[in-house]
Amino acid sequence: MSRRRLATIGSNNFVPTIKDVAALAGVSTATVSRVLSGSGPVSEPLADKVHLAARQLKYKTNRVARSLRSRGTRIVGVAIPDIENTYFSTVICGIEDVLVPADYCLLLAHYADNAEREQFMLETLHGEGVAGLIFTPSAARNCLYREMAEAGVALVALSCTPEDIAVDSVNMESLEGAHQAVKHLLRLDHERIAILCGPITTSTGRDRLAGYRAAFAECRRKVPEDLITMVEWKQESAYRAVQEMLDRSAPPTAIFAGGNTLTLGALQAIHERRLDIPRDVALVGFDDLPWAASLRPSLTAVSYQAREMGQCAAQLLLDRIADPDRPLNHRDFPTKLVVRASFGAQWDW
Amino acid sequence: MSRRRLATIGSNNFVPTIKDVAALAGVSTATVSRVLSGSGPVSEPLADKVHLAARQLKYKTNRVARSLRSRGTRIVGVAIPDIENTYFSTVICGIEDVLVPADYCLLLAHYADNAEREQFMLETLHGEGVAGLIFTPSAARNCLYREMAEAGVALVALSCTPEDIAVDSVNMESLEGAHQAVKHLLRLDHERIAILCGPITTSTGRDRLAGYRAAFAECRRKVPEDLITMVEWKQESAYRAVQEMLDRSAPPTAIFAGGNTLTLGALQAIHERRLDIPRDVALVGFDDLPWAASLRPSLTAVSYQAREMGQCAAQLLLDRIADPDRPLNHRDFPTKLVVRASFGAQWDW
DNA sequence: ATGAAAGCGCTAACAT
DNA sequence: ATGTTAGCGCTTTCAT
Repeated sequence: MSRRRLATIGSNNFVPTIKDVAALAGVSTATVSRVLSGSGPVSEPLADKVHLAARQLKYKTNRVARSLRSRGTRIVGVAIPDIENTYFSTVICGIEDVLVPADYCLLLAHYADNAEREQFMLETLHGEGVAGLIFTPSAARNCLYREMAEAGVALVALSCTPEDIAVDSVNMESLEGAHQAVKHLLRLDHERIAILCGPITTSTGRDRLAGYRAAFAECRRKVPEDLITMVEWKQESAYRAVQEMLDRSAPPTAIFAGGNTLTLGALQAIHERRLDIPRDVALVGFDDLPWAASLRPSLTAVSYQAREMGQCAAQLLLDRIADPDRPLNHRDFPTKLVVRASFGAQWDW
Repeated sequence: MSRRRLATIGSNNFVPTIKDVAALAGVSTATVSRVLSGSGPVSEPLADKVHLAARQLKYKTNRVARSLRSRGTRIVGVAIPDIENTYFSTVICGIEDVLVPADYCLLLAHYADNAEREQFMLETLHGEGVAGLIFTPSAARNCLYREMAEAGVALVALSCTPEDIAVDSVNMESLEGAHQAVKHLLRLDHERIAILCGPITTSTGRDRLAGYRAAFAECRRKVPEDLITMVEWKQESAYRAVQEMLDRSAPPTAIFAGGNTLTLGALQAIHERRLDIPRDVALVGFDDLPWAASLRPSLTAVSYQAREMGQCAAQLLLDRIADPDRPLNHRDFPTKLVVRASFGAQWDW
């Protein structure tokens, strides 16, 4: 475990500390620290000596020791339910766009849709002393995050609105996106428009369902409650749910899938039965992914800027770390319907 | 930054240390440490007292302090070129399958195909004192990783074979997979089979190209050098390369795309020209992804077990951390051709 | 502007 | 089996 351990025969076994640099430069450790972290006034000649010595020894800061002493790391945690979901991996790219230049690094708490694991990993992150946390919780109420906030960890909620905690947040206009998608399905005179939506314990699940209802309300049509199906955010769950839908005596003529994993499950079920999209059933997805345009027919979907959302979340987090008492910020990113062939008709908007 | 800082008005400002637990339990801090980390013999009654006190105070280990003192973190770094590539996010799932139960956490070094950033992030990881690192480097020769090995960091190379360093490694049988795919295209009597492959500075790029050549050799056919196109591992690069291929007077009758980002680019170019797969051009991909079966026509692809590879890499890493002097291990995971409609024919294998 | 010295919270060596 | 004590490498007072 030791960083001083011999890795291979003949390897260089010496890892310099700030003390070595101080000795070589002929100054105190305090001066070295001040120079290297820019945390205090040092005369130029001394600073030069220190830089030279550090370079000669190939000195690199031990961030663990620094964190312990200064009571704060330069690590940011990211807690997400599903790293294989492109939405989250794109968000991570955005987060890094901001974090890396700021010399922060990213500790992953991927809890795989498992609340128990979420708790476990959060405690680990907390133990590692993360300076901040960007998170999409498994449920709206969550004392875990509350505890972290109380312990002084900066928090930014991502694509959710936690109920029991006041934090900065970054979201997308799920309701509006779903509303628009379903409204246009209604305008195309689809008889039975089903929604496949995520758990209403998540705000994206709730909001997209609300958008679905809003579209019916706007068109003065009754919401077909029997065509609302709630599933976990998993391809497998969606697959089974759509199988069930298609087995009905009056199957839906269109399906609105409220998330990319759900879209995949729907496609799987529809293709397995060799149904034609959009003739037998139209399909609209949430999340416009790289392969959406490559499906035949190409997939109509609600798109949004995941990467920008990640960047925004990271910036809000850094701002919050810098000033814990600044007023709360909430950012909403627009969604936009991208109409393609799976819709059942081309339309001019 | 302080973990003791007041987060919100009325919040609980007290973070218990091992000292507080020791005082409450009426034992020494050493005993508490022994109980909580299971690192020494403690009598049952004392252990119970410690557990009780820890629970009462909601004590959580300060992993930073532990790391400093024990000269080793429980953090593992993962250095990868592209987190949006499903291959890598699935690998991460596998890594976590093993790491999380072992109470390690995962620090991400996603360098976005950028060698400069790779170096920067590696130095950061090193500074954070990662106990080990699972990595897919941007190039085969790489002194960065050599330095880390020499500093005593356990390393496992993932889907690559670094030239200048002796480390455990986990790979897939890229050559065999490519060989099989191209061989069967040849058997289908395709006239002009192109390969779209990644940079030969990466071993996956090299191996898949070698498999392509091997297939031609086996069928005693001359390798069409003009149909070999090397691109970065990016959809955009692949897209442009395939556009160029299709513009030729004698465009390929089949394309073997050596990676999922390349497959996406190929699909994009082919669909944009409204060409029919497989009538106008057949397509075979590397990486069998969730949406491969949902494409029309469904995509033939070389599949492999990315998640299992991640698990294996993590296990090798933990083993290496536990015993730095154990003999080197290399694991190769099999690949398998999954034949679907994009192939141009159904075939009995 | 610089140095001396204390100490972050924990574990490991040593003593009992 | 348990306690005492030193100290990981750094930053941060507090002197000067």
